[in-house]
Amino acid sequence: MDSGNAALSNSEIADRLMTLSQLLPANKENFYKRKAYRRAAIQLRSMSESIEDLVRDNADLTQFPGIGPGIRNAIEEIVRSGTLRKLEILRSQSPDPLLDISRYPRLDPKRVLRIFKKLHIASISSLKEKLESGEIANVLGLRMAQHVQQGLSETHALLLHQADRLCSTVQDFLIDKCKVKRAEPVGSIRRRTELIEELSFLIETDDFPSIISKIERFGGRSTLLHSDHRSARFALSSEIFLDIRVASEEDWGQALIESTGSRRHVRKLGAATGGLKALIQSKGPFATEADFYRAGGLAWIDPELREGYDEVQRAAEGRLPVLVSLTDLRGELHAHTLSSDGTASILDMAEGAASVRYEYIGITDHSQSLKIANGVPADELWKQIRFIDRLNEKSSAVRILKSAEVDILADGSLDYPDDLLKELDYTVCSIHSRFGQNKLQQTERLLRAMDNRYFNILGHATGRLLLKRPGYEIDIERLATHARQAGCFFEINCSPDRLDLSAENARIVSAAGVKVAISTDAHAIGDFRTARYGVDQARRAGIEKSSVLNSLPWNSLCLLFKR
DNA sequence: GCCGTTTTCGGCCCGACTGTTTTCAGTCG
Repeated sequence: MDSGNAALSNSEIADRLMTLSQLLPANKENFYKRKAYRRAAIQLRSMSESIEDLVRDNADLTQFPGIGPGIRNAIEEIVRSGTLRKLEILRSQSPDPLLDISRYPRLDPKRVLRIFKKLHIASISSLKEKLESGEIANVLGLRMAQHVQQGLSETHALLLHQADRLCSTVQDFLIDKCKVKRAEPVGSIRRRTELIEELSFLIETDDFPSIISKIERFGGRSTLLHSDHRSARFALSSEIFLDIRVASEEDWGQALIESTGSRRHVRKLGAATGGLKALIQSKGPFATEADFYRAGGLAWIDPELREGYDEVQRAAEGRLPVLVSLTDLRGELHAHTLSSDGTASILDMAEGAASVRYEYIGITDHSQSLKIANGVPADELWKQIRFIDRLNEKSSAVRILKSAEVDILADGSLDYPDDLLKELDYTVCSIHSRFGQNKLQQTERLLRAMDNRYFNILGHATGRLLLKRPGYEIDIERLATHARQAGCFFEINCSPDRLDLSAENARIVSAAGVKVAISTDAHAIGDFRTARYGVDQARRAGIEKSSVLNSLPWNSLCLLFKR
């Protein structure tokens, strides 16, 4: 244990690497160098071990991904001297505006400098003013304004799949290093929300003060923000919060209930049971959640539903949905191959699907207009159709479905002629261009597309990329109604940075009586793993197996695709 | 600067389209 000087947290070391990456000249040969520093910084933030301790113990830092000899030396220099000569030199050479920008690692210096020039400003504080006044959006466009907004935002949310990784790291730390008897994730990560701003754990321990001091060493140093005898809140190097709450074996169940649901949910639970405290006093304590629900006269509520909509009332009336689960999926309806921008052949993808016990896989390579993704020209798709027919004749373990991810063009027409679309088993139709159209334009574009009788599933309906880019606006109610009438379906795209439909939109679509496909949009065999994230969102939307297209065997599913 | 079941050097998408343009940088998967 170090004494005297405060230890450098992983976060502080990562900050220096990140700043270095921001200040490196933006020419082409340095592009990958900048990326390397950035990647290494992200790696450091995700670690539970103290980098400083590792350096002092002469551990080999190059064992960690993204850290090679160059960055190892830089880290060692930072730990030993508290600074980095290379960084100091860059700092002394950089103009003030760039130094100012480099405090915000999410901002792209090049773009921000352009804004500075254009609006005749030279500091982040002016940038904030111009953002709030709407001037950036007006003069440089919405996209640029969005970039600045994201870059300046103080929230440091993680995507659910990143949070999952951090969550297991923390859980291992609590169990292996802190020796707690039990540690269970609660809060938003247990509800499977798409973005996570704080990790919450319920733990069982006899010595909470010593656990707190151990967690303060997590990731080099974690700042204790608050604590009392039963709970504590930390700021982690990963830039999100960690909430810890202590419970005992006897009251574990009620503590799970109280710390898993959203505030609104817990309030509604109280109202439905005549007050949580009163219920606990009269019939508690509750060691399991099941005990609690039984005593409260409620059916078990799945964590994904504990948001405070109508789930408590439905639990009281015994009308909760039986949510779809990962094992209900019988096939994949959205997968790319080497024919467009995937990384595996059709056959490899089919084998991958077989290895996760799928009955079918739809091959949905990009259509001809999407040049960047190597979209398949019409004549090539004709060949691919015949090729897949021959593969299926050889009776593989998995039925390969002939399909395409067909671009919805600016005017709502589809990117292949009808005589070709007709030959496909079904289509996934998506927007990949002209994101700038307004809500009415996008909605009518999609409505027109749905009017094509070969339109089956709307892929990633809003085009959002979480933490990167908001989707274009659509009138989801109108589209859901139209889909219902026209016999079209929606996709829940499982890609962890899309999760599009959102749970909110999936709820609306489902309420309109429209089925959804839970699709991974796989570009590699390993991507089938992400199916769980789509299932999570479907469950948050209250979707049952019967509303999921790919829970059906192909001989039933194919009937739904005939219009 | 990192990385390797084609590589210890030469890669790390790419390329047509759009508009934040007024001639080049950002964007889409």
